[in-house]
This record gives sequence, structure tokens and C-alpha cells, in this order.
Amino acid sequence: MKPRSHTEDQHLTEQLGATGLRLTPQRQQVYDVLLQKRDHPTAEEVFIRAKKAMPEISHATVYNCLDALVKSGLARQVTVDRGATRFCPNMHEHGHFHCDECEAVIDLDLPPQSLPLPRGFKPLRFEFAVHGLCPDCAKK
Amino acid sequence: MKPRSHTEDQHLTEQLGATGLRLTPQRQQVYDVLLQKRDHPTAEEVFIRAKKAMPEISHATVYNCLDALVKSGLARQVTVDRGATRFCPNMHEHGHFHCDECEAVIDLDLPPQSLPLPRGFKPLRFEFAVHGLCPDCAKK
DNA sequence: CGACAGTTTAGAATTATTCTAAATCTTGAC
DNA sequence: GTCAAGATTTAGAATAATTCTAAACTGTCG
Repeated sequence: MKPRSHTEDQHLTEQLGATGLRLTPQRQQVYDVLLQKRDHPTAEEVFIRAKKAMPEISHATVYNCLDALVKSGLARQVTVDRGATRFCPNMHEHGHFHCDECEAVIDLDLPPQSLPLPRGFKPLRFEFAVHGLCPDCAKK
Repeated sequence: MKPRSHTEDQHLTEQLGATGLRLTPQRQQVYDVLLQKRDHPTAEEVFIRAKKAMPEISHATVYNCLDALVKSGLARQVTVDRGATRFCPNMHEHGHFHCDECEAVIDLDLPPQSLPLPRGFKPLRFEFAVHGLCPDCAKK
């Protein structure tokens, strides 16, 4: 398990602070969960993992923390399909591949392409998802 | 209200048939709802609209019909955000713009761009969503 | 007709998420 | 430091979205 660094804390404090939010042990814990295993966990999975290190943490707090992280630009909310929303701490512009077979969600680097939007639209966030079979499942 | 045409029925029968499914009055009705107002309704909204013409239709049937339409390539499932899944009958390759303010979902034509996927991935379906403000809400 | 597979139905059950109210913590003013 | 204000957390209830279940119905084929 990677120890929390001073600079990481500082980054968290700054990013949260810019949105008027505080760094709390719970938010730190939830962010650590996202960093430790980058498998795009659902809120429920984050809850289960966070509970291991912080048994008193509650369901609602995990949702609150995830929202706080998303609002302050520390994590992304990924909606690949019907069902639970997933989260990832990769803030680099990227897309997601969702395997229909094993349900894995894998980051995809995308060539930065200028998207010609019709006049008047104010884009704030892009989401690109490809659904299909991942290399492992395609082999079978 | 647009009357159902013979050729439309035939198209439905063929597409469903190719997936081993039948054309039923309920599936026809649900498809009609999608065609009549292309505003990307949620399953719940489809249910409400279908109920007007077919009061005995049940919740589960709407979900079943929507699944049938999606499986047989007559409609797309659109997941723009946390919350209810939406549906659209536009099978042309396109993306969606989701307005954070008024919640509207608008079809976006996309330049067909070859997406370089890493080796081994078998893509089956693409989904591109842009979140932000639509022209109407951006003005305010 | 009569069996069978596919479909619909109402309602229960499950899952995902949000809300609520009380308790706790932090911060800044004094 | 003390205290009030505001932010945050908590457990559990509430709501929303979706799926499941079992029984009834439908259409097709022998």
C-alpha cells in the first residue's frame, strides 16, 4: 500500500479548496481507494474498499466524497452503461473501453480531435465510450 | 399522429425476426413512441406515453420492448449521466449533447473518424457524449 | 385440438442513489 | 481559548431505476 505523500495531500487540499471544500480524512481515503486500484470501481465498490481502512465510513459519505472529488476535478465520473456509475482518478483527456463480457472498463488514450459542434453549444465535458470485447474475452 | 405504415411494420418484423424476436403490438407501440417525439425519453417516459395509446401496458413490458428494440438494432440506448437510461431510434452513427442545465439530449452528427484502438480489442458500439450548455441555456 | 415457446402482466424484489435529522468537527471572530 | 456558524459525517429512511417472478395469454406447428 502506497503511503500518502505530503505533496499528494497538498494537491488534494488545493483542488478541493478551489471549489470551497475541505480535505477530510474520508475524502482522502476515498481518493486513495481510487488511486490504489485503477479499475473504475462503482460507488459501492469504493465503499467496500474504503471500509477496510476506515470501518465507520458510511454509504452516504462515500457518495458525498466522490461528488466532492468530481466537482473539484480530482476524479471523473464514468457512465458506461445501465447500472452503477463508475469513477476514475485519471484526469487526462481519455475515453473508456467497456467489455460486454467481463465488464472491465479500460482507459483508452484518444487522439485529441477537435470536435466541430454546431453554433451556440458550450461544451464542458466530453465522454467517449467504446463497447465490445476486451483482448482477453475476444480470444475465447 | 403518424399512421403506422405497412413498410414500417415489415421493417420491424424483419429486424426483430433476425434476432429471434416477434413483432407484438406492444413492441410496435413502444417503437412508435420513440419515433413520434425524438427527445430521448427515459424508459419511464416511454411507459407514460405508451400508456396513453395502450393503457394496459405494463412497466416490465416497456423495459422488455426497449431491450428487444435495442437488441435487434432498431433503437439505441443512451447513457448520458447518472440517472435513467434514455433511448433513441436514430441508428445513424452519431453522438449526443447533454445540457447540464435543462437536461435536454440533442443528437450530434459526428465526422466519421477512425479510432485507433490498441491491438486485440473488438469494438461493437461507440458512444460519444458531450456535456455542457445547449444554445438556449448558454444565452441566459 | 394441445403442447410449446415466446410474451405480457402485476406486483414484489433488488439495486443505485439521494435525503434527513442529529451528531461531530473546523474555522474564524472575539 | 471559547463560541457560534458552517461544513461534514453518520445511520437509516426514502426514492428512483431496473429486474425478477410466477401466472396468464398468444400464436404456431403437429
